[in-house]
Amino acid sequence: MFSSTYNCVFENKISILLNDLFIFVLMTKKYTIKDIAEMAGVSKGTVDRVLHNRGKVSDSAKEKITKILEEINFKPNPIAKNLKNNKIYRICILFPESHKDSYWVPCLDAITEFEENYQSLGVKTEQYRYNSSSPQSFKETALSLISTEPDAILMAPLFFNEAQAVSKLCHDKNIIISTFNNIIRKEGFSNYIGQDLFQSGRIAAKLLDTLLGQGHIAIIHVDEIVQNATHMQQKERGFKSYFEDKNSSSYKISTINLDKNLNFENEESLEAYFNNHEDINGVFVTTSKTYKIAEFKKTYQKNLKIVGYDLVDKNITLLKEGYIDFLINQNPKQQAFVGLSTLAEHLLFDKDIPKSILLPIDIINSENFQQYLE
Amino acid sequence: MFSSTYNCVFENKISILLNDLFIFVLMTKKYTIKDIAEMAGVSKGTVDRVLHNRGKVSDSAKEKITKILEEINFKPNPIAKNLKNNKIYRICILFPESHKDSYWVPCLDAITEFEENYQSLGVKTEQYRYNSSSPQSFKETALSLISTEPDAILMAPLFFNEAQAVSKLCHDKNIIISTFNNIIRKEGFSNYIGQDLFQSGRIAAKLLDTLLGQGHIAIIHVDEIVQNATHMQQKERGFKSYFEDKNSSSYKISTINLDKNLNFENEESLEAYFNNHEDINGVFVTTSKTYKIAEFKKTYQKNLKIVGYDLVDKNITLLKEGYIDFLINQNPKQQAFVGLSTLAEHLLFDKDIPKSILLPIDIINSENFQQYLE
DNA sequence: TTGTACGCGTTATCAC
DNA sequence: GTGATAACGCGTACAA
Repeated sequence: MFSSTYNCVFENKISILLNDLFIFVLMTKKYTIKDIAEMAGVSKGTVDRVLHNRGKVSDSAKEKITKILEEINFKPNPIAKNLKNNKIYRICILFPESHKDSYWVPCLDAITEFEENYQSLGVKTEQYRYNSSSPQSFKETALSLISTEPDAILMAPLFFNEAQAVSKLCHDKNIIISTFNNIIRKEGFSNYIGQDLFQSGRIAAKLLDTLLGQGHIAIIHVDEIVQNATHMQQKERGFKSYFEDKNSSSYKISTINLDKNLNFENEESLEAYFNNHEDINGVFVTTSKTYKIAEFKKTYQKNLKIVGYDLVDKNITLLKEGYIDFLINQNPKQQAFVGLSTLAEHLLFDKDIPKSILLPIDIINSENFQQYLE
Repeated sequence: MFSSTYNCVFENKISILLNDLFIFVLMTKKYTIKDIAEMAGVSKGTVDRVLHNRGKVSDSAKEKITKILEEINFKPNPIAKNLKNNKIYRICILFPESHKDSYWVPCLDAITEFEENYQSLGVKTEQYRYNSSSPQSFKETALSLISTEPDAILMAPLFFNEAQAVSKLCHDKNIIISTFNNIIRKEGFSNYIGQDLFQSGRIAAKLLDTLLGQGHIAIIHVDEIVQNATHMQQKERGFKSYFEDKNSSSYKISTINLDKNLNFENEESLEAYFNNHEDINGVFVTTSKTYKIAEFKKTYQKNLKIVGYDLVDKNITLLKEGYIDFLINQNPKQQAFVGLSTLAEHLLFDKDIPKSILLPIDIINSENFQQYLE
């Protein structure tokens, strides 16, 4: 009765020549390898072999199938691909305990959110926490973690040397490892998910420049031990680079290292220091301990502009009260979530893991913090 | 030989009592309804009936199954769920043409990125563009779009009344519709993906307050027609509310409406206006046309602080040059991407569509714009 | 070199 | 009220 021939197939539109009648149909069905097999006059198996370059296909068949694949820009349904995979993947996440530094609390939300999305796809997480002031604790926790042979590890490494060793060990043991929050090294065995810390320092510099116009700025590192210092150093270098680029003599910049009680190594008090340097009108605090300096400013009614880091409760309170001018949001939740998702999608869907994922660096004032807390 | 009994099942851990030996096993396999059926001693079909409340299940079976489901916190594999669904969903996205306003260009990137992720899952998009200065164009395009009966629509509605009508029509026709960038109304037929425009105005106010300390600020609306004004009005209200809350008399605030040539309705020039109001030291531009005011500032070497909107090329250039102090990023790309994804996940996985998704409002200076451009 | 049959987890349908 | 079974799209082991 009817004789029809496929005439042209592309982008889910299909033209059929039917008894001299040219019909243009908009396909509302997905193409499957079965469809392609039919079009090419071969079996599903052959299409699959072409799709995945498994060889053992005649040139003629390969050519015909390849042409059709290109015409319809076929991509196999990723959903069906891992249907068969009934394994549960274990992703272990290694990061500091929260009771010393609430900075890490949002990571727990990220883990919860991640589990809600990926649990039913067969990915589970396990938390390993370490003492943020003990390289030994980091190393031991990492080793016991590695001995459980997880499918992947996401770690926030505070200690450069130890992290290097852990990263190398995972590489040797063929365990996938990603780093977030603190970069280990540009050319390492691990990729990095987080912010550009150098640029982060430049942003702080620009903000203080905007706030002050000129003066004496103190870069303050609070309550961090030496090994932990890499990311603070990167921020400091970025900060200084801004003013070097500006090539102006309007600013004097000093660097201060304080313990958690805001004392200097030589036990000098901050109060004494500021009395000796009355020209200081701006402060850049390189960690989430910004509130400690802001409390100092509040107590002693200092005339200081303060730029610091992170949306921890105490910082937000002081930001609202006006004792902190700007915060830079390092967004640990986003970092952890993106890190976990990247690993999961690699395990599940074979998506590749980029060498580095640089997340935006948010500038926060008293009016826009709310949206970043979600 | 061995007699074993399930003793306890939870969270993929399973304890087995085997010849007086208590064994604790970590499951590495996913639970399936088949597993649950076996545990409960029923068939898969019965489990499914309980899972989806289809009734026709005996109380005893229901109780037993429910208990197991809760114990292991079972969630059906969403992947297998749509395996059967071989339909291609059509999401149409309706937004202004770009040649008048490059603000909309990033939406194209969002569409590309969306298609890369969702094409193979069976979702396609179609673009419908309208003339941003013609309500008629919006209405006609929307109607021809609706007549194609798509599965869902995502629209950026500039015109309040027309958008209301379109939204209502879709609701009557059972077409899912989402709104992004411009909110239509709090209690409408459509949900909203975008920023809190009132809060956005408050952020601009805080920034100018930080920059100036006191003075005379002009709120400038550039090149926008009356119908388009809703979002500018919301920003203006937010801006003023900040200073009302502050309850200080340090600022005077004026509102200016300009056409695209920066002339007033009465043809007065901006230059003349500023000469008559030499006390103006700050400007809040409510649209992405911020560069026009910044160019004016550059040309006439005015001493003005400028806060405006959006990372369009011209704005970024002037931001880097220092003629714009801060930009607020409305992030049209993110808005479009989140909008499309939300609709797709609803169509594919039955995820629900929240009444509103309020995205963060990014503060941009010359040092952090790069990361937001991706 | 190619085709076939089966399994994966879920759900709709049909038979009992 | 319940159980058995087919179907979905893909990958693969095995048979031809």
